[in-house]
Amino acid sequence: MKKTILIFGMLILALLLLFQFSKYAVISGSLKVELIVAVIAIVFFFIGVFINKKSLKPNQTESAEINHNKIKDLEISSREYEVLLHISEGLSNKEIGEKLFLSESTIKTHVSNLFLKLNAKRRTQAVQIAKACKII
Amino acid sequence: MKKTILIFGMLILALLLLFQFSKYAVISGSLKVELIVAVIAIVFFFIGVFINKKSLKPNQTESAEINHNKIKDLEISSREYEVLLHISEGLSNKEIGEKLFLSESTIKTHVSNLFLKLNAKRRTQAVQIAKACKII
DNA sequence: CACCAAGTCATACTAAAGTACCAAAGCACT
DNA sequence: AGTGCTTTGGTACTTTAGTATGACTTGGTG
Repeated sequence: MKKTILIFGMLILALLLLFQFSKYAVISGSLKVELIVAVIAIVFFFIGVFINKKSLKPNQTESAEINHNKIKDLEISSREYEVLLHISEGLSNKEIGEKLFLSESTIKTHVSNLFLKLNAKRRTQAVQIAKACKII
Repeated sequence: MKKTILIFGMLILALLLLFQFSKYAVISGSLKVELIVAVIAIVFFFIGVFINKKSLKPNQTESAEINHNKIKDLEISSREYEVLLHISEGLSNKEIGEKLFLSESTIKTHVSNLFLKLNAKRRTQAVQIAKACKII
């Protein structure tokens, strides 16, 4: 956030300088009007491209970015989250247990708790909800 | 594609007009230099935003496109595909049956055939494989 | 017409998944 | 030292899911 403010501040400063310079140049007649207009056009064009890229980046990565706050909101513990990830990989409770060196009953407990927190009735539904919440 | 060319043609035309107008206005002194510079800056800024948006759109939708050829390769029938979509939504066999006005046993048959074709053992795994294949 | 693939449905069974309830160890915090 | 939370694990039970097999219908194709 601080970086953004700094960059925008610098941008505005540069623009003011450009503005003043163009006015001075026109009045003094040291430069052609076309050239100044062209420079301003190009500069603002790239500013437009730049700002748009900045504002679109979150949209692009949003689908792939994990919403950590949502996980906390749902009160999902770290162990439960691990289990959730393995569920989304298509593993069975037994397989998850073997991967995490836990018994199947422990996994079942975690899964049941996950369903309560995600408001799901099936593991497929849990995966769907988790993806909709951008948790996985 | 034709649309894009048309739009860009119009844009260039509009810019030339703006350019000529600004030159004329400055020479005749009917408008202040600041105003013209500001207008040009704003116009080019929005052009930058617009072009950037256009060029970024394909990148955004690329990841969501469905590979129809893959479905045919796997010999997945249309009914089976319907069932697959509902599985990915987190529905149970009974719920899918109710949605498609079919009995639960029919859904089970489709699901079993899907698992053979997708080489899956569980519905969660089937969803994961289908997503990896860009089928859903 | 005969044949085939797709779709439908049923029964019977096994294997997972999921629920409910309990219990205990470990930890951080006060 | 007590409290609350997570993590772990168990038993017992119900519900889905998944497999295997067979049967019937239908629309298109050789």
